[in-house]
Amino acid sequence: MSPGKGADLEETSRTTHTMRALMELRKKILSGDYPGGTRLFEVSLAETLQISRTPVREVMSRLAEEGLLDRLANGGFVVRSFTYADAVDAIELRGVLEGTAARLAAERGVSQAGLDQLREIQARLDDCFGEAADEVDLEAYSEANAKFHVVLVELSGSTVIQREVERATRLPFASPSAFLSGRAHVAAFRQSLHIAQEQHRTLVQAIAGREGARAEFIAREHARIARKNLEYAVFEDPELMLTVPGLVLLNS
Amino acid sequence: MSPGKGADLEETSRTTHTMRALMELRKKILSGDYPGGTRLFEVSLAETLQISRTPVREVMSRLAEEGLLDRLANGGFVVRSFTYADAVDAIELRGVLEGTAARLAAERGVSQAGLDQLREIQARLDDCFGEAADEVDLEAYSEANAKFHVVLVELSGSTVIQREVERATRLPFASPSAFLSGRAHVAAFRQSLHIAQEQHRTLVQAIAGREGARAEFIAREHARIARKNLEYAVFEDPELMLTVPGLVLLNS
DNA sequence: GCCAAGCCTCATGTATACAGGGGGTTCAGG
DNA sequence: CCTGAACCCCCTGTATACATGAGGCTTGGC
Repeated sequence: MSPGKGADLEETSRTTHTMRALMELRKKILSGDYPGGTRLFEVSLAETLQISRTPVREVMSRLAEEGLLDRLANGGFVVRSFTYADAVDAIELRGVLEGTAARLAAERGVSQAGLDQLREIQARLDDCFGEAADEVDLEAYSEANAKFHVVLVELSGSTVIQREVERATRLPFASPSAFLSGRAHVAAFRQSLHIAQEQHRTLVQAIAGREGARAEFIAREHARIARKNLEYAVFEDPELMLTVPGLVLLNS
Repeated sequence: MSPGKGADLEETSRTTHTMRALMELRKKILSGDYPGGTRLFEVSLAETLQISRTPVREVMSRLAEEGLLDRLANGGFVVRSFTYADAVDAIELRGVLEGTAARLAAERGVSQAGLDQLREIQARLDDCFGEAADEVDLEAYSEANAKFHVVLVELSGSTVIQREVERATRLPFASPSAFLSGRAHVAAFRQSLHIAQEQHRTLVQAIAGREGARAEFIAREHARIARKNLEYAVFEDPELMLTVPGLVLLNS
């Protein structure tokens, strides 16, 4: 089994028309050009993407695999539509799966090298914070945070779990980095990153101490930050829906 | 969102060449005709399945979606190969996801009708047992058991969770009904069904009493029965590997 | 004898023509 | 006005021809 195929695929494989069209269509869906429920027709899409129907079918098939499109019973595809409740559940799902990865890492044990790797990223995250409580290098934090979550899941030692976490994470609003852009102006948000980082710290500690249950529930609670941010965006500051990637997918 | 698309699709949609070929190829893979790691070529498969390359691509794309095939970096597909550890993790994953569904059902509450439905199936499962401890109508049990698990997940009220449980369940050896055939001759196995049924009972009780944590961990423990059966098949009675669906997929 | 370069072959990428079915619309009859 | 049936159009299913790139093999030179 080759985990992470989805992501690597586009990096490693040569740039073919299908790949270009795949990225283009994905971007269009993610930016709200095709609202949820929109049916996508092969012919018109072929014209839009400047390719023939064959690669269009290929592209739609892959996007269905990613969870952005749904297959219709009698053929054809529609853009998958998400409610607010779906987004909440997708985040919950990510928390549960990352929690499982963390628990397995703790229960089954990780190598010293793996632990060092996690601690090194943790240190890098620490370096992102400035003197003031609300001073933080968001760009660097976002990058290191993404890396932390990737390594954490790798340490589970399970390609099956890894594959499913990656899958759950592919929905943009469920990603660990989803809300790390676009809220920089909110001081309370920047301060909340200290709490997130404390969770990173205790998570590493729990894994090192082989405390499975503790690791699992810290990871779950960690995902709850995303849920809080989602609630804030939806109910407090709807303008954020346009800047946080993927939130335009939410319908009702 | 339309949960359960995968399964219904084949029931509802008209029988097209692609569908016939999809079922045929899936059956061949599941029965071990193409061992894990085997690369599938479009042209030779087209000859084997008596269709042209276009629907072959469609079929392989869908099987990749199901998790039976892996995409290669430079195009093409290989039959996904599973180790014993992968099977253990896939069962663990199913337990975690069903556990989450059970927890959400308990926490968020279910309707009286939903609860009644679950209890009715539970009663049907009770009826499968005879007077003697090891007397059981396996066929009826298997059917009702599958239904129980489906309804349980529906009661989570989350289409996102439902979709992922169905996905995790699609791997044949991870299905709740995986080991309910082929072990009928083992008395200890038949008696273990009493334990499983007791877990069904307490699971319903936990959901009714809105005991989320209890529901979650009973569901996880319930999945452990499958893991025990897997261990038995692999280490105690390797002949079972040929009769339990999907176990031929295991390589090392 | 080994290494490198070029060619050749094979598998996938892509376009397109034709077939067939489903759904929508329209018209006619009640 | 409502209902049902028939027809037509549009969209997907399928086959196939051609393009293209990657990898292996062979050959030649050092």
